[in-house]
Amino acid sequence: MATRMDALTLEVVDLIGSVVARYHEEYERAAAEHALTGAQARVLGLLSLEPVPMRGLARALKCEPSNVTGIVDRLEARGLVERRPDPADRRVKLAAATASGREVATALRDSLDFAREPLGSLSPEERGVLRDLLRRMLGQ
Amino acid sequence: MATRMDALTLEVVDLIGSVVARYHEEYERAAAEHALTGAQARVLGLLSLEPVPMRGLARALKCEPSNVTGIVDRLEARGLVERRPDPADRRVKLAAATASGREVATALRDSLDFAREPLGSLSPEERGVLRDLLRRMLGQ
DNA sequence: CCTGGATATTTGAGATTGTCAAGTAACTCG
DNA sequence: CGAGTTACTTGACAATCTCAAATATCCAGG
Repeated sequence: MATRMDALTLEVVDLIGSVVARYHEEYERAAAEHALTGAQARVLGLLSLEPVPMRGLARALKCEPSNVTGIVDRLEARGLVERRPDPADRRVKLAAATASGREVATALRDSLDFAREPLGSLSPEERGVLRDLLRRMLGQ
Repeated sequence: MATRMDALTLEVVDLIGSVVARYHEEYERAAAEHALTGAQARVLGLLSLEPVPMRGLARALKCEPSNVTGIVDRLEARGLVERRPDPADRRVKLAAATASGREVATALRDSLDFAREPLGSLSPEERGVLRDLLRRMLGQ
């Protein structure tokens, strides 16, 4: 049973809710600028770092592997991603960004304003404090 | 063109990404516990405060009004929400939580651990600092 | 070696969320 | 009253998601 929360905690939770909403808006907007959906942008972002087996994508997205099939299908149809065999295990298919996919991923990162705009109003010291508080919140 | 971000800012952006991910997991989990989807839980939460015209729900969810029709349909089919006429404007339908809907909304709030768990590790003073930083970030 | 169980992926069915275009009803203002 | 706007719904369609079933491959014990 939840104990009633104090006004301060409620306000912080509310603010976090606003940050979450804003983050999502930004992310969807940036993805849409490149004709991607949010899910596609997330996958492309992951694959721009290194090839990942389908299973790994499902784990990263916290969804069923069968769902990843469709998302990668659509990215592959646009030439942003390709499936490669895994030399170590013939069951596995590695999803990998193509050169074109890496370009889009980079452009996407650049057009994601969330980092610049809201954090721009904080001084470096304040960002340090924020970092420490967020780390503690996340239990790191 | 994005200027390269410093390591601190990158880390903070990353942490915010983690907070967003965690918030969503929690929210979906809490909603699923009550056999609701995220969208349904959000609408029910809004309606537990006061009746809202369909148009208002669309604005709050930042989606097309036609989308709200379906979400409210499904909540109404389960007896959690009802549509009432607006006495001031016969075009408008006010979506309102039923008694049963308010109960579920309360239970849902109670099972949303996000507020308690991560913030529990911060002292009241730290929460105050966090609140101020988040407010500034959001430009409030 | 070879068989049984586990793992990786895909396919297909179905629900939900979202968009857009079109249609109906009701309001508003000149 | 009539024209234009607003509120809501409907229908068609795309994307995301889940679950169950099918296929292919791996692995470990006998």
